[in-house]
Amino acid sequence: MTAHPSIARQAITAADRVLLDIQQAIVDGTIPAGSKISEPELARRFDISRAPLREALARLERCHLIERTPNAGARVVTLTPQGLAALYQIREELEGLACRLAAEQMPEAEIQELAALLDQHLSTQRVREGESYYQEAGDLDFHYRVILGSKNPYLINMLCHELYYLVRMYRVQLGMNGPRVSRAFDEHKAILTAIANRDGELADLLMRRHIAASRRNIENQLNEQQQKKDSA
Amino acid sequence: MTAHPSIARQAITAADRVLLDIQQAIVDGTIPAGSKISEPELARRFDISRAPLREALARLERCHLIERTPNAGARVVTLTPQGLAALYQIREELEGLACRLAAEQMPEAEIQELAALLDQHLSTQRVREGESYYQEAGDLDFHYRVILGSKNPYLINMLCHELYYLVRMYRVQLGMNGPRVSRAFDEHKAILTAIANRDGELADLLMRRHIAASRRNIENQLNEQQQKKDSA
DNA sequence: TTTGCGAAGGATGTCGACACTTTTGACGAA
DNA sequence: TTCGTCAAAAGTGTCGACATCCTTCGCAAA
Repeated sequence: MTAHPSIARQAITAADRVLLDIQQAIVDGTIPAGSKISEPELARRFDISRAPLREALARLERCHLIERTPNAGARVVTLTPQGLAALYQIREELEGLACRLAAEQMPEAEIQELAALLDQHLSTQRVREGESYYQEAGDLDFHYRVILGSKNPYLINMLCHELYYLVRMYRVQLGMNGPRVSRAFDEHKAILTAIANRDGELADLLMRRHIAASRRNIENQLNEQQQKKDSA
Repeated sequence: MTAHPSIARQAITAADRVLLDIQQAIVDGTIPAGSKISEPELARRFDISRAPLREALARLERCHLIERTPNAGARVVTLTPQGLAALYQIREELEGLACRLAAEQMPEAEIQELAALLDQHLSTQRVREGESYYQEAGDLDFHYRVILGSKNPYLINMLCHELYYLVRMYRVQLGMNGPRVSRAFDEHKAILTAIANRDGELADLLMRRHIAASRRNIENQLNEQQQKKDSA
């Protein structure tokens, strides 16, 4: 018997545990982008059988963190400008939609929680000026809550599970930082205002611009990195 | 060595074979919506072990055709008005985007093939007036090609693999038919014209309207079905 | 030296069996 | 009769092993 029937009981299985570890290892580059994945090796490393490991790999493929080809095994994805562009094209569209739906359907209580979250971000930002904390967790947390506010299960699944980690991977491995921190905060605040005013159209527009700005920021860093590689 | 390096060799595995069978069985209702799935039973039925079956189930979950809860098994999804609305919200947005991208990036050759496809649909439609063939395969085939024209791998994966079968399930089990057939064809033709003119904005708009019209059509049938059930 | 073939090694796909969990059903008490 | 408890059955998660496939390395021929 669960306390809340609406909350599905979550029995943590071995595959789940390992999944989180591998996910993080890929996102932060401990397992390098583009490297081949050996099932026996990973199974030994995490001290589990190949069965739950393959379950975890199936979910990693779902997050676009690895790519599998039949009888040939799995590779970690490689980060490319084209991939980033394609990813953010989707994000702009879907998060714009999520933002519009959130403006229309988000309960007042959740909106107030979102406002409180931004206040908390502001103080954190002041304390740890220039650090990447805000970009890493804070920004994504804001987006996360807006997405949940859309109340569309498919949308939530796509953005929070299937694309979320790949976005994180780009941001972490390309070292998001710089002057966009404070600007992003202002953009968040404007989006929140639009949601609070139940102005779905404006919230949609602002979110798209916010993501487009983020994309340009990462693209610049990726191009720099590429040029550095080419000249070397 | 493959003939064309761009085409990944596709070794058909046991899981793949079974996947297609179960997929179709769920889509056409042979395995009823909402029914529980027993791994041992399905394994016996298809004469395979549980390992490849679980692989297939993992992919079915990816297509949103089944829902799994840890230690409790899998169930076929249930078709609801809310689910349909949520699904088509996503479709409008993503296929609109795909259509815009197709207008911008689709090679001339592919556009001509698309025109030929519509001509073929027209003749088929005349021959089998009123039948549901067009809606089942033809309409989806048109959408399929437009999506491929977007050249965005994530978009293609989401629409052609993760949402495609669920859309089909709604359409098949709710028996798409009626006077929308010829209207849908006209809409397809208008979309194609916009794409051929490289007018991404218009193509986007037309595709959204086209999908919205399709959604309303199915919603009506689903509501009728629901009322019939309630009165019984 | 370079190219092509073939065998050895490793990896993936599949299988059957076991451990633990969930569900079902019977039994007994209120 | 109805409800709660408990045991049996079914099902899922995991394991180790085998079959098949891909990769790689060595060897021989051009």
